[in-house]
Amino acid sequence: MPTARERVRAELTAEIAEAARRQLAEVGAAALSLRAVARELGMASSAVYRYFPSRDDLLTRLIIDGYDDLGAAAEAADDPAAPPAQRWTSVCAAVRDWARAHPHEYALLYGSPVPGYTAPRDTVPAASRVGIVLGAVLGDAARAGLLPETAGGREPGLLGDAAVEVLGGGHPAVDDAVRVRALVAWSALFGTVSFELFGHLVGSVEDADRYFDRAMTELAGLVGLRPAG
Amino acid sequence: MPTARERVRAELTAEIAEAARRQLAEVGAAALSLRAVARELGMASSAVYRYFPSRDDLLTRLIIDGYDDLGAAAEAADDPAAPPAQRWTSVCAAVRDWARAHPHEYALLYGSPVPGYTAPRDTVPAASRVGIVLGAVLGDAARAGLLPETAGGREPGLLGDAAVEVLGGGHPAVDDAVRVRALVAWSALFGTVSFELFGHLVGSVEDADRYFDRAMTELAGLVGLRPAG
DNA sequence: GCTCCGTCGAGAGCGGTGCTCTCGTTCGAG
DNA sequence: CTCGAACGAGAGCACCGCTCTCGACGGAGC
Repeated sequence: MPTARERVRAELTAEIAEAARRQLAEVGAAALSLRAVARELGMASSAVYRYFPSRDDLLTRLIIDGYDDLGAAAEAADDPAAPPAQRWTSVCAAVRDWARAHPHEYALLYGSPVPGYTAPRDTVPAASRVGIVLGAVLGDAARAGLLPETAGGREPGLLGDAAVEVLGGGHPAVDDAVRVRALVAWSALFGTVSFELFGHLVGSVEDADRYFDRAMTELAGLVGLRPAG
Repeated sequence: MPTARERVRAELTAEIAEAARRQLAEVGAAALSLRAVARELGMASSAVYRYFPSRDDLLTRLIIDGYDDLGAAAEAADDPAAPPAQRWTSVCAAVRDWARAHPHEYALLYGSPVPGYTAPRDTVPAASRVGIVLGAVLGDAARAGLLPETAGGREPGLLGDAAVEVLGGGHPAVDDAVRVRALVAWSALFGTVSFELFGHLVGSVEDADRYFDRAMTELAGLVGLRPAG
């Protein structure tokens, strides 16, 4: 059981992280100032270092929280009872909505790695949640026999174990060719969201909502999820 | 004709930009210090402000140079005599090679936008070069009759004029459905490169070279460019 | 109940940053 | 030849991440 001291410490740690998250949402990761966070909380800047050893550790906390928030949004948008193609587009739309609602947090997660570019292992589980949701859609479609027949199997040395486990989990209807297309679609989802958010689609796309819906439908088709009917 | 003073000014401006580019390649955009650039050139930091009004203007110069360098690499990799599908994968591979050779510059171009920075119009022409190369591949394929027949035409309000002009230039074999797929493939190219460079594929992909080649072939198929044969 | 000792907050300080201002100097156009 | 514009250098401002020290508090052990 946590002592009273540990409890108030955890509380203050969360309070600092929350203030930092507000700062992040306002000015972005590059301009996030540990001193400003301390000012907002009415404490000396040196006191913050009792709770986060460095600014990067504070950012790491925000990264994990961001991945978790995005992952929760993706999971909440997935209705396992819906047709797979619709599940796919719904989850993708949820990712886009979250990114548009939290642009600076999205940039922190999927933009340029910040300083020394060493992603701690702690972030991996949280970062995997969106991929797991999309992988479950693919796996459920395979189990329901809704995926085109293939007979490719594994291609040694091409993909990692994590991809195999998440994407279909070894169902025979999901071979490495399908997994490659799923990874491409997954990358394309975030590539599309990043391009929209970072302004690379300005001039090329007018109706961003309609374009995104069309794009995600194309990607669903790429991985073999045809619209119901 | 440029006076001697203008010439030495342009020379020094280029020298500053070059030193900044070296700094960028070493420590990344976030850690690029105007003072360090001045030190490397043996001048006072305040003197640099005679040539670049602010650090962001210096970064803008590096962004334009980066887009131009990447665009030149993409153009050099395109052999108009080759089959369209092969041209597509060659250009994509050139983009990936450039990104791996210049990771920090790539992150500056396609990662998170810098804090207070809104892309000046100056960057647009340079930034368009890769898209123009890929669009030319698509247009040439259409003119050669190598694209599947479609009859969709325009979908009002969906895409911008820039996309129409670059992608096929109004050839009847390229309708908005094809253009959407081309934009998706374009976004997926940079999504894939970003994921690889930023570490999001760690654990999922083992042989990055082979995976990228497979991924780009899938994308070529998505836009209708089938391998020769 | 009292005494330690670990934890805590605060402040000063270090070296760094972007940027501004002022000061002499230098150069070139008129 | 003159005079104003451009230039380089330096000092200085406000801010940053981070470290160190110092006094105060509070819970655990005697």
